[in-house]
Amino acid sequence: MPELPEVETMRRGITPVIGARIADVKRIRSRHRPLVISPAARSFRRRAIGTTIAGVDRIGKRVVLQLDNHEAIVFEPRMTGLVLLTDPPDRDHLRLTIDLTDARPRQLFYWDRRGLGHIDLLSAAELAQRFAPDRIGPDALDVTARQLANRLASSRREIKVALLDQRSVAGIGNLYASEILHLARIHPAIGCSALTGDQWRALHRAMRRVLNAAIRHEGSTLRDGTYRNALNVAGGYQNHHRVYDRANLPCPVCHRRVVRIVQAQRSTFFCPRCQGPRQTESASPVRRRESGNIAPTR
DNA sequence: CCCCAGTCCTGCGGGC
DNA sequence: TGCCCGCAGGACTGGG
Repeated sequence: MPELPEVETMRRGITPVIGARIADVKRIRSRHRPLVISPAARSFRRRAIGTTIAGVDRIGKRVVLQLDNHEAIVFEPRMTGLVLLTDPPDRDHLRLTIDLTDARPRQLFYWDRRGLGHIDLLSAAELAQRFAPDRIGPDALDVTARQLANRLASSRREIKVALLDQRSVAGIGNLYASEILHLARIHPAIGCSALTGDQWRALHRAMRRVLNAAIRHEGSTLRDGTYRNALNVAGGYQNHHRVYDRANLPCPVCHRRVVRIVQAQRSTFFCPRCQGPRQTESASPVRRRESGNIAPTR
């Protein structure tokens, strides 16, 4: 389930393709349903072949190859997609290859076990429209505490559910939402409008700390072993998870059992002592002063 | 606007 | 041991 740290690790891992020219694009046939790409294969190839990769960006949970003709190839890995420079985990789920010339890596691979991912070739205008501000929020590593509070504080949704909405803030998925809320000591089911200024600040700080630490460890490779970096090496942040997938195991802070609940049909893990009870408990043990309270505008 | 359920898909693990 | 079923969830869609 690549989220921001995993996708950022992919992005960094494939930067050697910058300057390479695309010699061919091949969609791989297998016993599985063909991967969704747009436009259709023929026109995708016509537009991509011969272009040079000018940059590698990330938009939320997508990797973007910027081409020198001002078009872009967008990889959206969803649950099990990987963008790699080396041979993928297996041949059976290899979905697309991009042959390169004029650079050291000879090929770029897209591998996807479940095949839920998408690959799109977009013009600059299409890219701008696809990622317009009303369709995707600020990146979780760029958003400020004040922006976060302004965007969400008027909502009555539960904070965990709001964090998963890519229009609120981009890049957080189910795993890191639980991790961030635990570090911030905020109950996942608390309504956004009930969060205090201190809690918004704690949330923002925890978001940066968790995501940056996960990037340093090159993401989380869960028990199914799916996630790998661009060189097919597993990440290490799973060894630092505080609550995710740790139901009934001790909270690393207070040793009380971690609890699993379901919100919006997804698992949430939290510590009922560190993150509860709802509505009470200040985010910080130190009594706060008035200064610098984040007041949502309007 | 907000929220929920359904959809896509494959591999795995629990239960019988 | 083998088989079936449910679960995992990112992004989107349609309905209330």
